[in-house]
Amino acid sequence: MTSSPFRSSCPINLGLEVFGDKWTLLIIRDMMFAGKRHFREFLTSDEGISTNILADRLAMLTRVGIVTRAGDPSHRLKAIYSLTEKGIQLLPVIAQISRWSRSHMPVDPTLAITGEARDRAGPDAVEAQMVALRAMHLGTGS
Amino acid sequence: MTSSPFRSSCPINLGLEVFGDKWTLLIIRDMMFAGKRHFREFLTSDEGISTNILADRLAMLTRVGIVTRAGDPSHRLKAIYSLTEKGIQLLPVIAQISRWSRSHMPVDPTLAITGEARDRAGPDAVEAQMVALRAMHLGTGS
DNA sequence: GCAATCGATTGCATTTTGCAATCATTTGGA
DNA sequence: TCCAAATGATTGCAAAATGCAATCGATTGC
Repeated sequence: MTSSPFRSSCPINLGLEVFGDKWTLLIIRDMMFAGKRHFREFLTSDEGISTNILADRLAMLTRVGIVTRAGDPSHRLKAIYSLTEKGIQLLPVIAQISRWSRSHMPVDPTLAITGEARDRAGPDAVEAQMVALRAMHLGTGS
Repeated sequence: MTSSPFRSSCPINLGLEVFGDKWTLLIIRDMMFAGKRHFREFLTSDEGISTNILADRLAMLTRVGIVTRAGDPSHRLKAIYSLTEKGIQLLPVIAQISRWSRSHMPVDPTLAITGEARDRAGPDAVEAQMVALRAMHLGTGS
């Protein structure tokens, strides 16, 4: 009766149970680097996510508190997805994946520019970008 | 005829195409933190990977150059799996996932100790552990 | 010999994914 | 007012991946 929904409570495993698939982090990436906030926008990325997978992942991300969903004040049909602090703190994970791939995989040089600049700017660059994401996705603050 | 085997050449995506699943990084984790090198050892982890998935992932990791396979000199049947430099450099990714989970998921405190100690020790701790992994997995060096 | 152990494969039911078509609702313009 | 376009999804269905147990041939240790 008291069985956990997780395979184990290891930190690595718990992360993988949330974003250990081929699509979830790409959605977060698009919110962070491409400023995407609407359902249709995520469909335009190069990898070509399909609508059912996207809907499923957005619902999951909302359920686990990485993303929030709100109605667009100007278009009643439109939904606006925002990152929570929990989601913004995935940036260091994504930055580290980027670093590994740029060292070991055949990345497109154009798509590597953002990550290279972040690395050149030093360790504070990730923090700075998280500050910017908070301004965009969390309340305006005073 | 010249189509890429990848969905895109984005750094984030290329990383996910290699380790974007629920099992691959757990195998790497076990090699890094539990010192596991033999097929049977990986089967004893809490998450309970099955033999066909394990065989599939070990073959894939070998194929992409994250792991090498060698025969055990003392037991002809035994295979010894080692991390390559490409594999060792996944430690920063794993450390970052651990950090996120320890902040945002219900991790087992006992299993969090290693990561907490690494964080307390400062940024050099990851580098130091990579040095140790090189000593264990790459040639002895002179 | 012979049981135990090695890495790995097979068979099969279940689940997840990929892909296209479609949905009901709302918006914007004529 | 009407109607096409756009919104966030859902559905149907084939294909692929996964989970699980049984099993494989080869080798080791006794």
